[in-house]
Amino acid sequence: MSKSLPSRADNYSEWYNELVKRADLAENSAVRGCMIIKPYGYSIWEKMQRALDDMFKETGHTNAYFPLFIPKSFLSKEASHVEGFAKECAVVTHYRLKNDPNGGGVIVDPDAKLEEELIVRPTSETVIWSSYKNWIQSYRDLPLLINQWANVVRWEMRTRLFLRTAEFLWQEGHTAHATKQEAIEETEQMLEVYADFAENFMAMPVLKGIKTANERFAGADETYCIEAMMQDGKALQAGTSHFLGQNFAKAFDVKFVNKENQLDYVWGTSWGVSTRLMGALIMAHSDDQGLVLPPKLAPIQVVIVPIYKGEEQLENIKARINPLVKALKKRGVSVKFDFAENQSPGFKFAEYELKGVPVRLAIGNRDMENGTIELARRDTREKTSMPFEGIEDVIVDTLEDIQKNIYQKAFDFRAANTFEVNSWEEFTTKIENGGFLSAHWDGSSETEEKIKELTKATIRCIPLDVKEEAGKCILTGAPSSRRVIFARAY
RNA sequence: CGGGGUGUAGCGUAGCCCGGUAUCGCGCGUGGUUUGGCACCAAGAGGUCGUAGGUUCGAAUCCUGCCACCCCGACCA
Repeated sequence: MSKSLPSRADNYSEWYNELVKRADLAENSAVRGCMIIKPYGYSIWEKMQRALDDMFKETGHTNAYFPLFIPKSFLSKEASHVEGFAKECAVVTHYRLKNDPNGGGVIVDPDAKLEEELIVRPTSETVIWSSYKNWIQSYRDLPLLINQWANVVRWEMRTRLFLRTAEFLWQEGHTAHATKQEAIEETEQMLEVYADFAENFMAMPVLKGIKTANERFAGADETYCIEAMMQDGKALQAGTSHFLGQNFAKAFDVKFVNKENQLDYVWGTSWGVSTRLMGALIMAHSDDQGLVLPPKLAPIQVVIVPIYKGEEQLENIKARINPLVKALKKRGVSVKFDFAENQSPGFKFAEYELKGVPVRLAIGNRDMENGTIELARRDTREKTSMPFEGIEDVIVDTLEDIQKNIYQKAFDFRAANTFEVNSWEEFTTKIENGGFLSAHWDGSSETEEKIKELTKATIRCIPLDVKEEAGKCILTGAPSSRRVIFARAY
């Protein structure tokens, strides 16, 4: 194994793949398209889960769990839904194996064919709405605010660790409401939750917006999304929140009696974020030395590396460091004091940089004599020698500063790579370098398709805060009343 | 699913064209010396050369089928 990572400039996607493996986040498995999330990667995911779960609970949601398998007939009840997912479903057809009479190990028992095939869920709207039918009778049963943490399977042709895998982990919220207005408010609220999480925990600025009809979730009336910009200028959809209208209520016959004693269909929403956020996190901040993790999501926030000759020096260092470790833990800082003897300090420095540990402290004999300690921050890679006295406060402040700094860096990067373009020529030239292009569009799906064909750029969203502005479509010249955001996307 | 490519130790590879059971590096185990940016030395262990068949006295090497993976398209949270 060569010691350094491929650089982002040389080959961005190779850099990403290598980084995921070297930092021990995930690896490919024996099953095509499915990844193994390794302990270090999973512990980051757990931190994401915890923060998100708290936010869901705060907004009134509770967790539940629905089955992995969906009867085939369920999936076809909502026409556009099945159309959207049919091409990528794993199907269970049998329930038993038997020994091969020809001695070839085990084979599928042809006598154990299921009467109705089961689909491994690509998303759970259908099973969930079939339950909601039984749970909802009156407006008093509403709103129903449920989330589930689960795995789903979408049989993708080409997969990439975290960004697109055949099986992935996610949460999916599914809510039912008495009024359209309330359902829309829920959809928007959850988009805000996602944006809040992305910006304040992941330190990743996101653009909030609405998808065009082409990019809309199969079965939704409106899809809201948050879009982030990766360091190669490509867009990544980081989360979606769907207003489902009454589509699933009608498909599964979910009616309720309202206050006026009239029967009506309920209004639905669904929203989700997945392990793809791991990919976003990696690509948003990391550099050629390895991961750069925001302190709020870093499994290890501070690592302390002793530099010593002989047992005695190590003991002296331990005596000084142990109280600091204790004090930091007390303040909620996760800290690792790595005094393993079988690795050199230099090795540890490189290793913890690769793993994105935000703050590294090094202490050796020199520091012991001078009453100092060296503090290195991962985001800027600056090293400073500091007085040991009072280092605890400095560490806490530095963690906060790193969180802010990497957000700002990502924000500035996005700003520097977002352009208003007003001509087709400008559009086609600029798109080659990536970034977000804010341009006029005539509103038709055909034009959107055409632009995608010609440039590989898609409309990422119509920003929520878009301002009305008369203009001409970048491709057709037809009148347009506002700009939309184009980009090449993951 | 179309077009191109690759499968040799845990990982990365040489050897293949011109058949004679395998090279080097990393990693791993042991002993010693080290430790302020991925340490060094010594002697080690580890391989049905993707898989099934064929040609041959003899196959990692030549031929055929199959499988897997990678890259480029179509599809996508």
